[in-house]
Amino acid sequence: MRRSSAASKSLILAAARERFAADGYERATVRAIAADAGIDPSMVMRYFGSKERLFAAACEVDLALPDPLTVPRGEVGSALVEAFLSRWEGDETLQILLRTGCTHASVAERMRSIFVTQLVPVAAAFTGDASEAEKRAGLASSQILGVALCRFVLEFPPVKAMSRQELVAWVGPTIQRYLVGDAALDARCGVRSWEA
Amino acid sequence: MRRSSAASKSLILAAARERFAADGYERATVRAIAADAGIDPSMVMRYFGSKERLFAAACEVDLALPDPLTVPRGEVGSALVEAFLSRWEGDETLQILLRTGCTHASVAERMRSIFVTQLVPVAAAFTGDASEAEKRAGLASSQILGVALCRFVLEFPPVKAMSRQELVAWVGPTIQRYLVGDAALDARCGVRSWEA
DNA sequence: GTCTATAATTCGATAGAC
DNA sequence: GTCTATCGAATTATAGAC
Repeated sequence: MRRSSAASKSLILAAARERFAADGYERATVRAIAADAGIDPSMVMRYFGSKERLFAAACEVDLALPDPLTVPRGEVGSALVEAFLSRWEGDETLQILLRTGCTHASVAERMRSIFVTQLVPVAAAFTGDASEAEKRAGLASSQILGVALCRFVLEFPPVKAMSRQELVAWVGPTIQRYLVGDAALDARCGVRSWEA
Repeated sequence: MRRSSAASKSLILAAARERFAADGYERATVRAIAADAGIDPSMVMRYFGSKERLFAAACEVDLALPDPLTVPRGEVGSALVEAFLSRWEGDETLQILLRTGCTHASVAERMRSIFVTQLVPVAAAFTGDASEAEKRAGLASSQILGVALCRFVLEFPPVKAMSRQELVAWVGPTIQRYLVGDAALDARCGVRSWEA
């Protein structure tokens, strides 16, 4: 069959994203990717140079979260959870990063930079202390990535089965507390204060 | 060098755990594991039969969490977080499971069964509804695994740097709310109720 | 642009000497 | 129990015909 260069590249990229997301870096062979795309394996090398560069192209991402500061202060947590879930279901990029980041240091480094640059500014809007903002962003990341892990990667049945609305209702307050919560509120609810 | 059979097996197993934990299944080659153990690669096959069975032996685990029902009801969350962190730092088994579970369905299935059988009973102690217990256990799993992911696997700087005490203080209340929280308490704190 | 053929590695696994 | 030698399969990557 005869295709345009751009069309082939696009087909390969789509197949690569699926394979990398499902199998990780090693088991997603260029042969399998090429077969999925209905294209000869040598074309993959021709267009992308190497498997490594194909991978880099397959997981380019711009999180592009909506600015949480534009939503009412009390709903920052819910808004963030909602935005992340949408982003996650939009394409396979984040799934690739999470799956391969667990075994490849360079991908883990990329995850770090993405989440730090995206979430730290949000947390920084609610505190003057830069180090505390990093902590809060880290905690929020842990819960958000944990949900993604259990829902989309490990597929824990109850987490996978929950509706998005239900998930936001449960997890939103957690993120809210991590990002903008204060010790006084916790104390009023009988929650152990986290400050010495 | 001349060793006993048991000593060699033990050396291989220790090296395998390290490699699997650091590199995942594919990149942890039996050659590399054997080299780490200072043993010939063929001995690995002799003792374990195949790489797959070596892996199975390397990630056998018994979570053996302390029964959270023996602690005061208000500290169930903190106790669980504390226990998980200790367990995680104890050996590399859970790290192997999490790292490889992201790309190997059979390992993911094992993660599911471990966390379901360990956490669902805890959640079930606080509700009569079996389906709700599964949900709560799933939510708790998401936060606990998310912390493990960010602290030990992806190594997000702020999460990695936090003291265990600080981490328990932040995350404990989250687990507490997931496992034994009620909507009324949330409402009193100005948190959006999660029930329709 | 597409494909065949193949080079160059690397891996898991086996056979057999000592 | 240990090691050398090697097989057979799979992988990335390249060269070159059409």
